[in-house]
Amino acid sequence: MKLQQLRYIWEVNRHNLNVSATAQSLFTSQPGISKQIRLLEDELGVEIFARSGKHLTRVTPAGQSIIDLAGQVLRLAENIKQVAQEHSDERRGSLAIATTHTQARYALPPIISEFTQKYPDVALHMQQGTPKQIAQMVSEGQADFAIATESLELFTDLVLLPCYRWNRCVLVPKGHPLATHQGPLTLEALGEHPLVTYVFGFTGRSQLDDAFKAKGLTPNVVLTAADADVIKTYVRLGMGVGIVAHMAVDESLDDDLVALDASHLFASSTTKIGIRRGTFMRGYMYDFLVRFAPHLTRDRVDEALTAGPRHEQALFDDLDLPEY
Amino acid sequence: MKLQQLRYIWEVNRHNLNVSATAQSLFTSQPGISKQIRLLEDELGVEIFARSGKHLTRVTPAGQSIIDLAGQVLRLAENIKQVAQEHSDERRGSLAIATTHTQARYALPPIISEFTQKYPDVALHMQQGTPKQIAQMVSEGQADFAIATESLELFTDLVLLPCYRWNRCVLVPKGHPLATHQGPLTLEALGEHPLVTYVFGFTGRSQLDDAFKAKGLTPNVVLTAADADVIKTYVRLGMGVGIVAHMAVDESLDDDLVALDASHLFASSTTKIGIRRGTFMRGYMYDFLVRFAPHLTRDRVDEALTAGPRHEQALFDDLDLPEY
DNA sequence: GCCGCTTACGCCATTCGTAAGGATC
DNA sequence: GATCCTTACGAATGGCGTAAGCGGC
Repeated sequence: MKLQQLRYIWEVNRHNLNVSATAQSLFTSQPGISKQIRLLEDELGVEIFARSGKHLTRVTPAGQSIIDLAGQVLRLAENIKQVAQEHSDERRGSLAIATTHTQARYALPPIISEFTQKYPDVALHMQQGTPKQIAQMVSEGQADFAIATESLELFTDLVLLPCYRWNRCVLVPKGHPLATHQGPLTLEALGEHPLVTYVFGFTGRSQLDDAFKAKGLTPNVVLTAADADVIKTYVRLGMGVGIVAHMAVDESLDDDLVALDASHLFASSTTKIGIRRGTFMRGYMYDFLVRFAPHLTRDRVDEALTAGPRHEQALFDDLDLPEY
Repeated sequence: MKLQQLRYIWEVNRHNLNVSATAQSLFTSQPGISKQIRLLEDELGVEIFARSGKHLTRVTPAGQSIIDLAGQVLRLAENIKQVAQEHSDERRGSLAIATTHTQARYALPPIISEFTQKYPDVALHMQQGTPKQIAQMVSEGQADFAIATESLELFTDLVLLPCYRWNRCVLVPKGHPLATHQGPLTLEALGEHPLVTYVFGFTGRSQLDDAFKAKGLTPNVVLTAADADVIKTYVRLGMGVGIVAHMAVDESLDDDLVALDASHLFASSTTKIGIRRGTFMRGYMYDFLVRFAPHLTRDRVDEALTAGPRHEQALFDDLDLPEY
């Protein structure tokens, strides 16, 4: 049994049993992979992939177990490399962050800026995607941190670290009736206007729907977008009333719009960082976390990472998260 | 990075940093190991072992982390082999049991007999040792099951499955004053005689000491042995009163001795099976467990094996264990 | 002076790439 | 007929064993 063989079966499985595609992605030859898989199967005495003629058709039950274990082995091998690098040069390495538009555009820039200044030799990779996509990327080891508000809890192999709580703002063009609305904003008043907000599954959209539903109202959402910049654009065009995250409002850039606090209308959302359980954490990763959310100290993070599945949540229950 | 390299550093560490001894135990050449270790260190960019001149003197901090991870990798590789064998031939394999004299001599024989009959192609290895030794053997992967009453809880990487509870017997030669003692036996009465019992750390010896201590008595233990057979021998020689596990008394073989129940004098002890967390369990292993202790069904065992450290105990709290 | 790790060197096994073959959709 | 896996073969790499070197204890 060789590490490469384990990598091959893992990757072939990931590429839907297409050996040729796997070979391309690994920059090697297709017969090489085929042969190594055969050798591994011979050594183990079981078929990992079922073949019909000359096609791999499916994974055998034994193969599924073996591939799962192979994945664990590969992740541990990755950890060994990380440990070695941490001890050989703690300032050099890489950090891959998968996140959503909202975080990348509004929450992360100052942190990233500080971070790259302090760690010029850490190659920073940022990748944008839907909450589900980024959670999957971290779950599969393609990124270190998933930063998002939604969907992360669907992946049980991620440890979730709550970072901060945030509320919503209503955005209207200057001169809009709501801008001069008397008294505090109500859901009923909002319900009378066409709304522009996030697509379902993005940036706390579910809390928004819940609030209307709880009052028996059906909001008239005329346009949904994946990010606040698009929403603002259509608010400016007069398509409707925007509802966006509070941190997405920039006082200087958005001074042509009126922002009304809506924290009393919708439950606050919590932005979390997801890290795959069992990942070795480089020193600079801890530093990144504590810069992003001061309560995420190394001790707390370590405790959460070693806690059993879903036990880590309790660790943060007593904490007052920053709220925006 | 190769699996062999990981095996080499793991084994060298296990052999107190003696490469030559390691080479012998692995049936390979010493320069081969040295070279592979160097290659691994070069690839990783850190020293795993610190050298003074041409001797390995200690493990570096990075090396310790790497060796720990390497151990995990090797165990997973072992699991892969087990999974493969389970699927290729579920009746063939091996089972290594590490246990104490008491279990090997009195509790296990009928189970072993049944088991080898049902699984003639499973190579059964039994190894006897002190509770600490056997726990360590399982912890290091040299055995599958540790069966003992004491010390297993010291190893946090073992899952403990309670098997049965047992009490003690007092053994005296025929004609001994205690043999005709009126009324139930008391600790005070026992305390007046020289005692022969287990060495500390064996077969529930601690419960025995606790009982005397609770009454403010100091037992006069004149001879301690690691097993009941030795104890009986000295009881026959008139050295003192024997206190042994109930299951160690054989009515036909020991008919020259008088056995007095002492279950009311000492807290009962629980014999447990320790299995290393993360071990892949072969089908026949589950079968062995349920034969040894009927309540150890596959479902319960699986639940205990996947529970977090020390959480598995609760799973058995409600169970009525067999009691002897 | 013995033990023990390192270096050197040669043999053999293994791996990998190219090219050809055969099955499936 | 296109795609995709397998087999075959040659070149290159790498692992392993023997022998010699050298620093510690």
